[in-house]
Amino acid sequence: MSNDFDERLAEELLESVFQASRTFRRWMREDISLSVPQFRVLSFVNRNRDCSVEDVASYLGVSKPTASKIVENMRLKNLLYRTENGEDRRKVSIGLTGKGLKVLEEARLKAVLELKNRLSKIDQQSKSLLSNSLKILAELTK
Amino acid sequence: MSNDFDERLAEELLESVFQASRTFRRWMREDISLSVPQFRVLSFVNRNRDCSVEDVASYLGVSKPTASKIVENMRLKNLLYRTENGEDRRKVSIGLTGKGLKVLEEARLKAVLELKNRLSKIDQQSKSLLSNSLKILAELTK
DNA sequence: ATCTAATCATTAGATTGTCTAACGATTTTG
DNA sequence: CAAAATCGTTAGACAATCTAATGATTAGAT
Repeated sequence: MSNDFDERLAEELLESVFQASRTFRRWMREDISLSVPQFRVLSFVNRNRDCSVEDVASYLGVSKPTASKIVENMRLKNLLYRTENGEDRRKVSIGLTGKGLKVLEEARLKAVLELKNRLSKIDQQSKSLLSNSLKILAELTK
Repeated sequence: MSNDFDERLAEELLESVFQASRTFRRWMREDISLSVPQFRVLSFVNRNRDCSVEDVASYLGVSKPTASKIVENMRLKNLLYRTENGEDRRKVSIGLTGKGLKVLEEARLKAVLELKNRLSKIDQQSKSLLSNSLKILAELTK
């Protein structure tokens, strides 16, 4: 009966992910002036030029109005631009500004630094274990 | 040179944890009327009777005013009670009300359900891999 | 070809979580 | 006992989040 095992694992998984997420957010806030959603939007738009607000909402896992506000907020800070989508005028096409790209690169550099430092102190076996488990986690939460 | 490996792992780790956190939050919001911090506070207070606001802040990884507001908000909803701490009158002693305990149990039941369902569909080896990696993750983010 | 239905985005309004700075009350310490 | 540290709250700001409603545009059905 693996039901009990699954239940315990599920609880531990929830708690571990929430804890890790909070810790990462704290690191980011200390180093960078980007919130987690803003950081994720920069990453996403960098990989997906001319995406729509809908695309961003879907990626973040939030409602459309929420994504709309985040995008508008970042546009006001000159991190993103928005243009009309030629093919479908209901949509907007979102892209990174030069500043947006620069901030993304800085953020990535700094955000990953603390984690890299800690990773450098654990053994290779643990790291590959972790790496493999991320695929499983992604599968569970997609 | 494991520097590149660490960097890639760090980025994947950030993204996986943020993604998983957001997905869990979405599941919780759909099923339960508790936010993630509220859920975590219920769990924590249940395990740590007569804890202080400081303890809650430390557990959540947030500032004291933030913890204070969350606790006050939950007190107004009759999920928690707060009494004077006899030994140190600067502190408050926080505890679960009957309603708080009931809500926690319901929440835990429902929050874990979706995850359990998904866990039941993956093989045992993946599950133990995941289980082991949570310890490493906790180590990295404590 | 037009009318209806679906899709995309925003506005409006509410709630929560989050921070820093400043303050009041209490305890600890020198 | 006086100064310093600790605990919690208040004040004020801002970002993220939701649902419901609206406007604009496109797609589909007849």
